[in-house]
Amino acid sequence: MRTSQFPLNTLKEIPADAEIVSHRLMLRAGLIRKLAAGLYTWLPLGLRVLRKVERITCEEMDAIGSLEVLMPAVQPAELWEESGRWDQYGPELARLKDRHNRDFCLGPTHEEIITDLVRNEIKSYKQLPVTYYQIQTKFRDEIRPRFGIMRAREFIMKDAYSFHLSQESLEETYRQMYSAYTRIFERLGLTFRAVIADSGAIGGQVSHEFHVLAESGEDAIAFSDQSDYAANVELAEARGGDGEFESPKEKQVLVDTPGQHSIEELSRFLNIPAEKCLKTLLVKAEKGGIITLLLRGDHELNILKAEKLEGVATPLEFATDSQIQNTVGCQPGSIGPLALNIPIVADRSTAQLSDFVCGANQDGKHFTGVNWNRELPLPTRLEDIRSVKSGDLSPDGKGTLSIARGIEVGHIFQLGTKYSEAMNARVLDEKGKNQTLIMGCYGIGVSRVVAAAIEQNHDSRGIIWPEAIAPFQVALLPMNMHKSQRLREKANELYQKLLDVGIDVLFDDRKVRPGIMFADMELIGIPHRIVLSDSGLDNNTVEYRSRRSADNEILSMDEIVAFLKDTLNR
RNA sequence: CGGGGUGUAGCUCAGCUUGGUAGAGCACUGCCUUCGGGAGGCAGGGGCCGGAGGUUCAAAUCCUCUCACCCCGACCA
Repeated sequence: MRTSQFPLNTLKEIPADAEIVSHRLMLRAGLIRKLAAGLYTWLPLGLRVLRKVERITCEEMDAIGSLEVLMPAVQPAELWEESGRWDQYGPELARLKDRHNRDFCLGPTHEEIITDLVRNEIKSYKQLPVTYYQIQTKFRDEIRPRFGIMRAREFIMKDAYSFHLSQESLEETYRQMYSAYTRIFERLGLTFRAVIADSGAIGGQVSHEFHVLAESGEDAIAFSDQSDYAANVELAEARGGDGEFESPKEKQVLVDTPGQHSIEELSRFLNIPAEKCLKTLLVKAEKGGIITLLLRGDHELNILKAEKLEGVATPLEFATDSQIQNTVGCQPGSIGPLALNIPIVADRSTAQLSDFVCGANQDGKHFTGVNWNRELPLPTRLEDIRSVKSGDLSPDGKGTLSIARGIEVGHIFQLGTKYSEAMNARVLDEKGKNQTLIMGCYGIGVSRVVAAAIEQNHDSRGIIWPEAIAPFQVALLPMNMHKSQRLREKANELYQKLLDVGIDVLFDDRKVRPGIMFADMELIGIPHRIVLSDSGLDNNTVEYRSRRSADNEILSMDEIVAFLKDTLNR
């Protein structure tokens, strides 16, 4: 491709509303342009990258026998009513009516559609197992789209669905998918981690997320330093019972703590470490009323875990100030479990506390020197309700946990029969009996992968594409070609040679100064650069530089094509 | 959804307090000089100042409403 026929649309200035580096670079490099909140147009340069990600994804899907289909983005409400999700799915599901006033939605995912297809098309166990996939546009009306393509409302997803007669068959396909995903992210050249995950609103039991590791990631993932345990912090089990129980030494004392509300403030005010404080949270119960949750002061409530507790309202909601005033008789900030006539669920790790601090249920007052089985009984409901933190023991007992940030780019689920049951998707087995299909589903955020790749691969000058997804492999930059007939001839000749051997080359034939060429090619992240100049021609040499290097290599004009072929195949 | 903020040229912004009919830099077009790290000069093109209503002789500027976009927020107990 020649830049004279392929406008680069690079920006020198940073668009004001771009927060994270991938969003800024995607705009500056001219990969995308915003149309409206969470809606983006892919420019030719960005689309080349997107297509490469898609191609690798398709190849690996095809390799495990998954069959490509293409389903509509607009979906009839009836199917969503059948699965029950028309009512369950909140405002994130964009709903619309056609001219006949019939209800439709823009598909945020395609379980209903594929289940409908399969129940109509697959009738016999002989046709199983089967896996379908598509690469297609999804729409989720996010509360707050942000970070450009990373959390867009309209985005591109590879979604696959598998159907089985037995759990063993599902597990077999799940393992194949897991390997295929691993190969995809390896081929994309990304540093990633597969982690145990929550299956969330989609349903099912077993699930893994694939995270590209990057500081800006929205998810926290926990992994052991001594085993292959890795899990989303949302889900990672926090071990109870770590640490020693010390026998009580102090007496219970009521202390004034005026204006001290948070654990942090309290800890500083009393000069007592947060680990010695008890955090008392009041949340709304399922059937009205309130439930008390107790945590160690330095621990954080894990909302997903709390929502799974019996009796706790889902989604989790904190009690209102007036509810607290009416039940406890004080304002938030001074609540404690003593003489509290509300059901209590305590985090397992609180059992080890001794001589701890907690609210006194009077505004501006706390107790110190509180102990279980002395001032109050140890709660009978001890559960895992906190998030793990760095330094915790790994749940598998091997090593300690570290926390890293990740961008979720893939998610695989063993779905079970949630949709097939609700939508009556059955086949006849060997014995001629109806069997409900068992399903798996598997997604990759194709457009998000592009942003994640940039988050992980950039420097102050711009993007540094991994080889496999660079929009062009090689940039061919002639210096001041307009002034030199022989340079022009030589550059065109080399360009043609590179094309002939199948190298994806971007030939910068614009009449611009060298500095602009360098800056543009670095911004758009072309991994390899060849510079041609008159002085080089005098010596029959060209300059080569890798995007990851700061130094040039001088190579003979005669060997450059072979050198590039060799470099690119490595 | 709650709170905060911003809407002026393709982009980044100034002008608004104190009303007088619009500017800079970048980008774009032409010419000249320059030519290995985002050059300089000259000359240009491009804006119903988000929209509607109001106040006024006069509104980008003041007032009201509205729309869009951005940021923060479900760990205070």
